[in-house]
Amino acid sequence: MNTPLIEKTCGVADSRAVAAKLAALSHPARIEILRHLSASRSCCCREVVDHLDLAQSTVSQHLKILVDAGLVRYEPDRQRSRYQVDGDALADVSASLAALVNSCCSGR
Amino acid sequence: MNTPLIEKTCGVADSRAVAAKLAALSHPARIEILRHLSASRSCCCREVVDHLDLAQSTVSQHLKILVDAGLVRYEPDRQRSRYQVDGDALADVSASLAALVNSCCSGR
DNA sequence: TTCGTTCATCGCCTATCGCCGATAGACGAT
DNA sequence: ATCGTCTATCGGCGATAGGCGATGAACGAA
Repeated sequence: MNTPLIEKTCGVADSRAVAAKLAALSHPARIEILRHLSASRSCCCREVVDHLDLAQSTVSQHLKILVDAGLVRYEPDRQRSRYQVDGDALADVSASLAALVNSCCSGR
Repeated sequence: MNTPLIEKTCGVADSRAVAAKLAALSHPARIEILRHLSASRSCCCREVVDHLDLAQSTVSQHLKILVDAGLVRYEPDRQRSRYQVDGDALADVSASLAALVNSCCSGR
């Protein structure tokens, strides 16, 4: 909820990292998935499929992208799969963007 | 700097809009461009080219993407072009992401 | 065992991205 | 008028994204 440490470095590597996280968020379906995951507790792939009107394989790939980006946690549970939003990671991304925006607007 | 109105709708159209803005930000070169634009006052295309080690046409396209997304203002000035960060629009994106993250973490 | 369900992965296809060089328009300077 | 500079845009290229159906593994139920 708060920017823990205001980074002044702003290197190119930083840009890459931030861009990668934002890329994972830059698709309507993935944002919808995040919303659904946070709203419901069950979080299995099938449920997201029913909610989203996309093929199961497509949803699975979107989920994988979110997991690879570190924004969603994955845990296999019997034949089901359990996906859960990583609130801390999500907050980090938001904080990174806020820091970028802040540094862009400070000298204005 | 503050979320003007906390939106509770969270519709799919909303997801599209947010995703589009984030997509414009999800490239290292464009983030670097934003940083450079905010750091310097001049903001002509050539300067960004010198700073970024990319072809002029490529930089021009990145700038166009940022302008189309509404994150950078464009104003032709003689034979130069003037690009300037739209701080308010950038703040809006940051606020939108923060709202999304907040809604995802509230029920936890 | 056999069937049904759930899921991740593979292969394929199309559309878009990201990059570049080339080009043409606009404009200041000579 | 001519030259040099700065831009935006076009066309082409390879790589990636995003979609789908099919498939096989895993597992519970009958």
